[in-house]
Amino acid sequence: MSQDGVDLKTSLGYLLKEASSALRVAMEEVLRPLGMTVTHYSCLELLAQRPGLSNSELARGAFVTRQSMNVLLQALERDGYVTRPAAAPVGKVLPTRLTPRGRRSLEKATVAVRSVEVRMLSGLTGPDQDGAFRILQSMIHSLREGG
Amino acid sequence: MSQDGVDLKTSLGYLLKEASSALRVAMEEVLRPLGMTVTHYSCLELLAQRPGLSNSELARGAFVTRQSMNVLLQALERDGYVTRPAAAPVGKVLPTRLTPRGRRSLEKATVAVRSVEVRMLSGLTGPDQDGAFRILQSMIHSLREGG
DNA sequence: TGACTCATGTCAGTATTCTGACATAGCCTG
DNA sequence: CAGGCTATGTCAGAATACTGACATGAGTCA
Repeated sequence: MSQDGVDLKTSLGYLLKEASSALRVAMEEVLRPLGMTVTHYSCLELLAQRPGLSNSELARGAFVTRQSMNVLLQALERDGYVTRPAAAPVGKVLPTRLTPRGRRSLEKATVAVRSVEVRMLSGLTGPDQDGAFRILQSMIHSLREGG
Repeated sequence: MSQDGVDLKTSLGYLLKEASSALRVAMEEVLRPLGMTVTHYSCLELLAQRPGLSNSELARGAFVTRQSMNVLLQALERDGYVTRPAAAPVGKVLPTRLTPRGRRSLEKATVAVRSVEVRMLSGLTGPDQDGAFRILQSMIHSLREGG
């Protein structure tokens, strides 16, 4: 590698992408032994916190399209991690729920992922940890209002 | 959508992913009219800042595999945005450079992307902008040392 | 009631990225 | 010099996510 940081390291966008990439790599690393991908885990975690979420809601929560989430859900259902009613109770929305097996699988994953999060925060002081939340929330808000 | 934020909004990992996703969406939005993807732009920007970068170095800088970067480079070379020598001057490394056309194309994209970055920072005070850099760099560093 | 709009679930095809594998070049150590 | 180790470029196949499209159900409004 030549020399680092002519201008890139002064770009917050690049830094954000770099951090996100590092987080993804670290998560994949701890989830792989459990036979789980990041999206896989995200889906289960979302369902644990808000049982009955629909396919589209899960997709938004995991930052993928509803089509992608649909194929994941079909696999998770086939393997017995989640259940969906055959027919929609109301409208077309199929509320999804974790099975006991899904819950057990999630528990191990949560421990692993939490360790990554702890590591990520380990270099930050208390005020900086609070600052991280505030700053990221501000960025998200600013990026989403009119382009 | 049910209710937001039982626990997810208190997870810095989730927030980081959310911010990164919002940034990606915003960048795709301004780059699409220019017929450019984010990875496409990243590659050109890297080459502008450090001419002569190899395929593998570009891949690391854009956070993709060298195989993915290779197919992108082949397309960019075919379309006349970059050039690579037919034979390696030393070893197997093929130094890549922007063509005038690539430079022109990048200029427009840089303006568009910079506007996104400005928007992202618009809600932050000066100290918070400095804090953002320091915090993200700390996270990256912590995530990369031994898992 | 009927038309319009929006959101959902799902199917099909496409595109992009990744994993696995191979040959080769440079580095370094004995 | 020989061997091992690492990094590179590249090819091929698999996995993953996306775009486009369709039918259906809910909500709104005249």
